[in-house]
Amino acid sequence: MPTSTEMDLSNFLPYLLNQAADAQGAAFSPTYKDRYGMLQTEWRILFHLGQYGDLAAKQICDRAHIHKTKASRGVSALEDKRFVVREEVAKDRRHALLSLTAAGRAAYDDLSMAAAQFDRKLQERLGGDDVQTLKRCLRVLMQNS
Amino acid sequence: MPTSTEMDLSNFLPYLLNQAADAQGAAFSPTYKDRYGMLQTEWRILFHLGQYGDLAAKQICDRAHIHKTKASRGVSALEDKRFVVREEVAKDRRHALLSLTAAGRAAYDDLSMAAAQFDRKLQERLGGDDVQTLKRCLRVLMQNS
DNA sequence: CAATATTAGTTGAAAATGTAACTAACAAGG
DNA sequence: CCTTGTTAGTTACATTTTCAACTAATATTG
Repeated sequence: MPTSTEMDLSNFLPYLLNQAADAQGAAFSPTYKDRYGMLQTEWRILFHLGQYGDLAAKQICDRAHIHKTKASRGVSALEDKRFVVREEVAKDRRHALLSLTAAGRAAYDDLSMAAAQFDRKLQERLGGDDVQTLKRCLRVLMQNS
Repeated sequence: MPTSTEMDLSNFLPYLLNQAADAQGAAFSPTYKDRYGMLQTEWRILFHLGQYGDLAAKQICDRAHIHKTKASRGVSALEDKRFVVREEVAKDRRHALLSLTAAGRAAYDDLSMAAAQFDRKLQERLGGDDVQTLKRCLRVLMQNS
C-alpha cells in the first residue's frame, strides 16, 4: 500500500501520457501504415509539408521535435515512395526545400481526412469541454518543463 | 490553409499526446537512467513489482501493455542488476513469480519518491482541477478505442 | 489417455532508433 | 582571404524494438 510519499503508478502522469499516447497511436497508425507503408516519422513529415507548405528538413525537425537523423531517413523514405522531392536552394545550398509531389499531396489529403475523422470520434468520446481542457494541458506539457 | 474537412496537426490528439508523452518522458527518464542505468521498460517492471507485489511477467505485460519479448528482456536486465529474482511456482511451472531484492526495493523506493515529486510539480504547473480532468481523459484514452 | 491447442516465456533475425563522427556549405573575426 | 566556428544534413555503428519461430508446461477434447 503506497504511503503518502510514494507514488501510485496509475496516477503517474508520464505513465498515463505514455499509455494514452501508445493506445491512440496504435489505433491510428494502421491508417498510414496499411495504406501507404509509412512509419510514424514519415507520416509526420508528410503532414507538416501538407499543412505548412514547402519546408527544409530543419524546420520540420524544430517544429515536430524530430531528431535530424530520423528526419533524414524519413525524408529519404518519402522520396523513395515518390511522395516528396527536394529542390536545391541557390541562396543556401546546405538545405533543400522539400515539397510534396502530386502523389504525396493525394496521400496527405487522404490521411488528413482520416485524421480529422479520428479526432472527431475522440472528441465525441470525451466530450467537448474535456477535450478543450485536455488539449490545453497537453500543449503545456509538450513545452517540456 | 486547412479546409473544414482537413486537419490541423497541432490539434490532432494522437500528435499532442505523443508530443506531451515524449516531452515528459524525456524529462523524467534521467531519473532512472542516470541513477540505475535502467531503460523505461525496466523502470516500469520495477514499479509494478514495487507497487503490486510479486507478479508473473504475464501479469505485468497485461497491466502495463508491455509486449512479452520486451518484458522478458527487461526482467533479464533487472536480474542482471540484482534488482529482481525469479521463484519457481510449483503449481504451474510455466510462469515464475518475480520479486524485488532488497536492492530492487531500495531502487523502487527511491524512484517512486522521485516520481511523486515529479508529479507534484506537474500538478502545480497545471492546476489541480485541470489535472483531474486530464487524468480522467487519459484513463479513457488508454482504454483504447 | 493420446492428440491437439493454448499459454508463458525465450531466442534469433530484421527493422528502427539513438549516438557520434563526419562532410559540405556558409558565417564571422582577424 | 584565411582560419575558426556554426549549421544542415548524412552515414556508420551500437542499442533497442519488433516479428516470427521456437520450447516447455498445462489444458482440452475426442
